[in-house]
Amino acid sequence: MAKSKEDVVSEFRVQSIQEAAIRVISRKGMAAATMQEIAEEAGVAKGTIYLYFRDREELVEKTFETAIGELHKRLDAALEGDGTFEERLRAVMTAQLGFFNENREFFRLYHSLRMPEGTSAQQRRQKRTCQPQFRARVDRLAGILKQAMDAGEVRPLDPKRLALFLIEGSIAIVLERLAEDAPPPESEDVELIVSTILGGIAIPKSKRS
Amino acid sequence: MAKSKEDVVSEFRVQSIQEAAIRVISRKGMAAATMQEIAEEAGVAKGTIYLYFRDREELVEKTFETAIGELHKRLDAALEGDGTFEERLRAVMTAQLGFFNENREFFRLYHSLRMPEGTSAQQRRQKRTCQPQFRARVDRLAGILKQAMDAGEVRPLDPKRLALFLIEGSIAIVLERLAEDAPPPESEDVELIVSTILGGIAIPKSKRS
DNA sequence: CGATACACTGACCGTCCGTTCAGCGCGGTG
DNA sequence: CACCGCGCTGAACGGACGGTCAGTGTATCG
Repeated sequence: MAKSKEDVVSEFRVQSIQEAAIRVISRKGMAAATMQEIAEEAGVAKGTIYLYFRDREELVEKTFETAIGELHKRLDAALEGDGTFEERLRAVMTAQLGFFNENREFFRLYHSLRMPEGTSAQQRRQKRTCQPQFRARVDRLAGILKQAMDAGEVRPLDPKRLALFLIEGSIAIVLERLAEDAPPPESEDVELIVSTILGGIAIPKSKRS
Repeated sequence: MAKSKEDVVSEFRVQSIQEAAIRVISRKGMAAATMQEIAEEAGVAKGTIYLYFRDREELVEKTFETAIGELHKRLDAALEGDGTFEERLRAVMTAQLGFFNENREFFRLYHSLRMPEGTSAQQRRQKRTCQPQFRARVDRLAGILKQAMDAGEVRPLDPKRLALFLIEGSIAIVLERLAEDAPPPESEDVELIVSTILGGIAIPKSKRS
């Protein structure tokens, strides 16, 4: 059966509310984003949100899942096919910087969810639904690193540690870019990260002038 | 004049309350830490806190300043004297991992303050008092990197970007250590970071088996 | 030992926010 | 045109939390 008219309206509302939630949470942070403001941003009454989401928790959860899915799609797309480790690393970093550059607001949502707030019950639930998303991302990169190590392209090191180091380090640079008035071109920062990780920053003693 | 008895009692109270605040904020996060719970943790009534701090904001601010000062002292101590860049880098990383390992609770406070929560007015104030502390840390490391670049020990790259990348990357590893039941010895993770940053992770084509 | 000072207490107040629900308007139907 | 169903509304409710202050206990002093 095709979508009924009700379904279309319903989907539209759900989407409007989620988009509003992303914008408000991005502006105010997870804790300070109120249902009232999300409703206003979506152009509906506060009560309407509760017709589509059981409570605030479900709204945040569903919204986050939708949004993070988008990011993961982008990163996976960047990794399609295969190439040298260097190529793949550069592709992932470019995709990540690009995504956050285009979705500045979403970046703050991403961060708000990183460190859970609220009562311990809320925290537990948030952890259950959001942590796996982060884990998946770390594991994905760790897998690629492992592959490169097996292929002899990369030194054998703890892949999970390295993945964490890379992801968080690059996120710090994204944050800095967002705070800058005129950030350097993306490619420049990608190059900084890729060359640092691959070749390190030290100048070998033999080559010093 | 020496400290009067009142001063001693007063200092003791201020300290108890700040220590309680650190513990509660570490457990619950910045937004969910209530004055009531901080008071209970400190073994005083809620009203008592307001005899020593104007309001919640001042309590958080002063507490953070005290706590972060401790960390900076440790990191500065690790940098005293001079040595090669590698030695100094290793010293800083060792000090940081050690500090957070001994002060696991403080680590979450540190993170809660990283991404401000609350109304925009609160955010602005928090930013004003806390951001400079982080900036100081980044700038400190950036200075050391710059020095090493001028000395020809390190490739010329944007020192600020590198400092951010290093600090956040290593913090990710600290976070992972805190979550692990039996983390590897600190020195192992320090070595991972130092060797990755200095020499990179790639195996040069000429050396591949 | 009674009076005074004062640190401390915790019930109380105002505010804010998530959640509810009685009612409103509007499109569809007979 | 009258009636009905239903998506939507927003005032009202309840609970939580920051902040207050009249009252209490205790140490100190004359």
